[in-house]
Amino acid sequence: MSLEALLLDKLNDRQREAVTHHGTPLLIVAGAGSGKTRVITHRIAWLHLGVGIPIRQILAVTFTNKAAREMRERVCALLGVPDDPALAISTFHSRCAMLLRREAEAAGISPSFAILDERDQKAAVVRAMENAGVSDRTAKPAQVQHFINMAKMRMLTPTDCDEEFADERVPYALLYRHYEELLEKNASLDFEDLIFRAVRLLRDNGEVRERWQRRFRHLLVDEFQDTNAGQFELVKLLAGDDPDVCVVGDEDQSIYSWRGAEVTNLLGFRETFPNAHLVRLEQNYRSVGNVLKAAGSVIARNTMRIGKELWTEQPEGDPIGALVGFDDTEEANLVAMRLAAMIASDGIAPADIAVFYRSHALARVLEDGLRKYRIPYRIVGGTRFYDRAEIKDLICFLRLALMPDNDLAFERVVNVPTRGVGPKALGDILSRGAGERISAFEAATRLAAEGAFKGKARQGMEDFLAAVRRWHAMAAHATVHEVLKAILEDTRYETEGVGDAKSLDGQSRLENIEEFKQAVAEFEKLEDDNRVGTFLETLALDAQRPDEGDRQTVSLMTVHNAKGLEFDHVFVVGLDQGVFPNSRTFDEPAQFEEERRLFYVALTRARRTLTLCRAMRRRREGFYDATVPSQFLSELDASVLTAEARRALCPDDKRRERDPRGFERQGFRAFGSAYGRASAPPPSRPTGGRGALNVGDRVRHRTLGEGVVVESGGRPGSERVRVAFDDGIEQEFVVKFAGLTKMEK
DNA sequence: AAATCCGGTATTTTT
DNA sequence: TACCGGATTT
Repeated sequence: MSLEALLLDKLNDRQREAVTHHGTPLLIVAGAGSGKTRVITHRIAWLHLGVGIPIRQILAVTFTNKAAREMRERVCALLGVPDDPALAISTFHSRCAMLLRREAEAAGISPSFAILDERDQKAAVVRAMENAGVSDRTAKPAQVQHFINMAKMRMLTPTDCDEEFADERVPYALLYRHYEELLEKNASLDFEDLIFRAVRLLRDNGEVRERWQRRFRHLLVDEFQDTNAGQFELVKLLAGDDPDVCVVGDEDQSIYSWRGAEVTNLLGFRETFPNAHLVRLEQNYRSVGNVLKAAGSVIARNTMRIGKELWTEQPEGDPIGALVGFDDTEEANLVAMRLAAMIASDGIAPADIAVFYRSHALARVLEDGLRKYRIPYRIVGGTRFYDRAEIKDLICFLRLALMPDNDLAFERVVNVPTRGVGPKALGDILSRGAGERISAFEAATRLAAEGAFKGKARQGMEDFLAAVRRWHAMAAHATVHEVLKAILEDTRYETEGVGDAKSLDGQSRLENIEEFKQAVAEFEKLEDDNRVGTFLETLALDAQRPDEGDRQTVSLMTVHNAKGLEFDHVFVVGLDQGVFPNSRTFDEPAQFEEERRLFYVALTRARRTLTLCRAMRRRREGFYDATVPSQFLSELDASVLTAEARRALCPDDKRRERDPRGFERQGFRAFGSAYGRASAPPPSRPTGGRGALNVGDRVRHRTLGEGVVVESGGRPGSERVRVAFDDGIEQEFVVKFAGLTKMEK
């Protein structure tokens, strides 16, 4: 078989163009289900086999590790090799970690750095705030963390922030600076650092830059609409002056702007690379006609698009169905009943069905319903395995074994399991460390030698310090499981660290530890470098929950988690105004459009059937609220719905037919805040027990003092107010929980 | 040091 | 309501 036949057969003209174009930068705008993955993998294979480019010169970047693994497998299959270590397919973060590891000296960082995940980072932020003497009443750690991450994505150093954010009520620049200091002291990098450091290195060091530009002559970035400013900068730096860059993206599937992704990277790509060639992939191979029509009719309302029209040669398929429950419990039951019927009567495999929701909170009722009808299901995403306390403990022990001077790890586990080191002893250690500018481990060693620890802490500390020294010696040569075994034995973690082993919690903790051992074994089977450092890096960069395999289950997940997947039969639940679209997006048109894209992503996952679900009243924050159908439902082209669905989802359908504009106007008023405050109805007044609170009212809070109501709103039953306190702090409350006292003016 | 209470909060989340 | 984290009690 010829190469052409192998790589280009069964591709349409656009796809062929995207695979074979080369010589100038290439922008592929790929609609949902347009065979994007196929194009990318074939392009890599083509560059290598067809154009004759050495495989090690091609760098492909994906959004997740899972996507990278899959792409790697497919490319290997096309190339006809079991696996090629020279294949550079990975995420931005892994690639940067690799680059920095190799160039640590030039980048001015420790060659063995720890990578902090989100939770480690939060702990570091809390510490930084303490060090800076900023109370968490001035700013929430999460808020500061977000600021720092956004600053790094935008490639701003603390010094850059000094001026730009000088007027903020929260001293962000100062906190950022303290945070950076802390990380440096602990030889740690956070996720954003990996990108930012690599950018700075390549930007500031010509020799290194040229070396990497030569190394990767051909760049390929998938999910380009989800890249942030720093990542794009990295692409530009690696591309150099004679770029062979290919980016693939879909502006209609940009759903991560809230964490820094900039669609403008995609929309403005041809301004950065003026001679870039654009290929649009608009033929959809995934969905039946009705699904595609439904999705298209909704997304057409967005303004921020390159614009494309997906089409398909597939049959129309079934019209879009609907399920409307009296309340959320009934909604879940209806879904479960329908699933039971599909599985039992229609012979549909559970694995071909997925249920999507806007937020995890909606999963619980659904689970109850599915259990009641004995539908096998699994939740994709959710709380991550490596976030579990006991797992984090073990990771910190390992980190300490690798780098005893890492204070963040030391603090976490110095008293785990409890060995008498309370707040007092820890305080002594930390202040000694700060005073003599040494690590906590070193400070504790000195204090122990001086006999500073009393009572239970004395023996406890001595044992602990000796153990850390022993693990550290081991970590240099021993494998991960050997070190872990020593840790578990020395600390008696499994007997003393998990609490009551007979309790439900203790049970699950022990199970988690077993699973962690399993993960270690898995790692050692795959990698040829079994040392602790490599293991920890892999963990930080690829925190995928150990795969549950392809069990025969219905998949439940948030829409965000569903991106990139496809199922024969898709249910979307919780389609109520305020839930999906989420009410927090109403004030910002840009955010609201992202919400619509999210809905678009949900719809375009379906291959064959789509069922949209809602409830007439829903428990939220503990109380039942009457709901209004999601605005997105009324945006659907009504011709794709079953008659029943039309009646059920759009109670105002008659009016709509008579006077579409009248309906729009009504929608405008009811959900109008999406289009700006002016048209929004006045927020309902709180009707709490002690009289309503209005803007301008003076109130007293038990702990926060006195202030003025500056905003009021929320739904009946859970009215909210925003209060500006006299000391400058602003805080939002749910009125009935807050215990605010109204004061006479 | 563990058990309990209380207040505050309430999207989406990969790397 | 339900969860978490911090404070307070035992």
